[in-house]
Amino acid sequence: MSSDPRPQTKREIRQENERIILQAAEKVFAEAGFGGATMQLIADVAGLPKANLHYYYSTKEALYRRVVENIFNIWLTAADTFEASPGPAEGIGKYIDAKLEISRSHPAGSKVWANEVMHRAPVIQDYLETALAEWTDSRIAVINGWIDKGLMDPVDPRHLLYMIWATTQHYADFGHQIDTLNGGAPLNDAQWADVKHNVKRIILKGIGLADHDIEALRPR
Amino acid sequence: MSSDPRPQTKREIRQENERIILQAAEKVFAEAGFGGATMQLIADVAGLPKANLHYYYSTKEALYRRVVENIFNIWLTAADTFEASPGPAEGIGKYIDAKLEISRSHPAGSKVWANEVMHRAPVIQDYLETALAEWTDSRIAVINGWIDKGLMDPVDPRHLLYMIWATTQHYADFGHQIDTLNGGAPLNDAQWADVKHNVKRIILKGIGLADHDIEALRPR
DNA sequence: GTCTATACACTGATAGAC
DNA sequence: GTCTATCAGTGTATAGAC
Repeated sequence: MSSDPRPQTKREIRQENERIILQAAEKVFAEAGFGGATMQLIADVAGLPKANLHYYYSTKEALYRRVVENIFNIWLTAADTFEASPGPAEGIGKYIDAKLEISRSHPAGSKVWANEVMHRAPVIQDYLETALAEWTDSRIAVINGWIDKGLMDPVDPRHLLYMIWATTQHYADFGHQIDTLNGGAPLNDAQWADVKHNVKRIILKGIGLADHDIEALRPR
Repeated sequence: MSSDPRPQTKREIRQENERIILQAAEKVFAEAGFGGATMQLIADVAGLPKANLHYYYSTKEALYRRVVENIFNIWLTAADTFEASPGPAEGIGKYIDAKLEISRSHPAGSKVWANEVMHRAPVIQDYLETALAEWTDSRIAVINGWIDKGLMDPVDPRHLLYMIWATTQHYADFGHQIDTLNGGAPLNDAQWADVKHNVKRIILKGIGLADHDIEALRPR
């Protein structure tokens, strides 16, 4: 066993470099789009020679695919909070909170996803048709169950989900517009709390939950 | 005086060609982004030689700027339906309808705008700071007026507007994802009617309007 | 006003020394 | 595993004949 602070086997070097490159690529792809991003710029951000990128990821498209896959997994795992809740107030409320947290912590990832979908998902179309479609159907079933129990209004679960996705991701994808309308400054902690409160308030009340159900979710 | 069915003065030729190029550019920029779009592809879609594009628009960026400006004006004029309404049920309800109509009729424009904002608005930052900011402030004042009159719940008008923008534009910007989750087919007339009904229902009820206020908006 | 041919710059990708 | 030098391909933009 080595006590060297930088043991750096070849395997560790590879993992570390792949992580650095992936992080730089997410940022650059988010800001410039696929076509606008250059391997040179990603290399500069990563602090590595351009040739090294090609050593770890054969092509620009392969690197991009890894970035999108990485983001997709963040969405999916984070969305698990949606389930295992007794009713819509907690289930949907926590889901909205989680999605807004991701928009704040991973704005670049959200933007890369939006870019990919807006360009007709040339790289991850298979994900849309399989993983996302299955996830969506299962959540629609949960919501329909809540509706059948009379826990919420009989809205179309699909459009409810779209509204949640759209609204929560808007704070990441259109973050620049929001910041500009905020006087040029990013939202602070209090403002993010306002976002969560207002979004949950409107949506939860909009699907028929009583005020006291919503108020019970307020952090204290 | 000429009775030629194609009189085509130089001025008319210019107007017609600029219109054709602008329309082709909007489509290509929406599908490929700024970096991914090529002047060659825009020329092919427009049915003109590539050099002619440079004759009418000096640079690729100048052409792109015209496309974004064009879209921005569609947003603004269409948003006028928001005002001149006695209360939130009609004012916000009609605004949601109008925004959704635009998402269906001008999806390419919405995507170009989204792309531009996601990349930090390199071309139309001045629009965000002036025209959009002023428009937003004036609408916030209207909503606050409704709140003061007790016509709706005291939600934050800014986040209400963001929710409306996000949700309505989602059906254009993420149209490919929605179509995929719809079995690969675009939404039909009945499904678009469902969208309008569900979005208005959740948001209007979410800001405290009574069921009969919302029901009164339903087309008959 | 139209269009072919081309200049010039840049990008993705690779070869090969270290 | 690292990195300099370089190739091949493509993109924007322009020159100049028609």
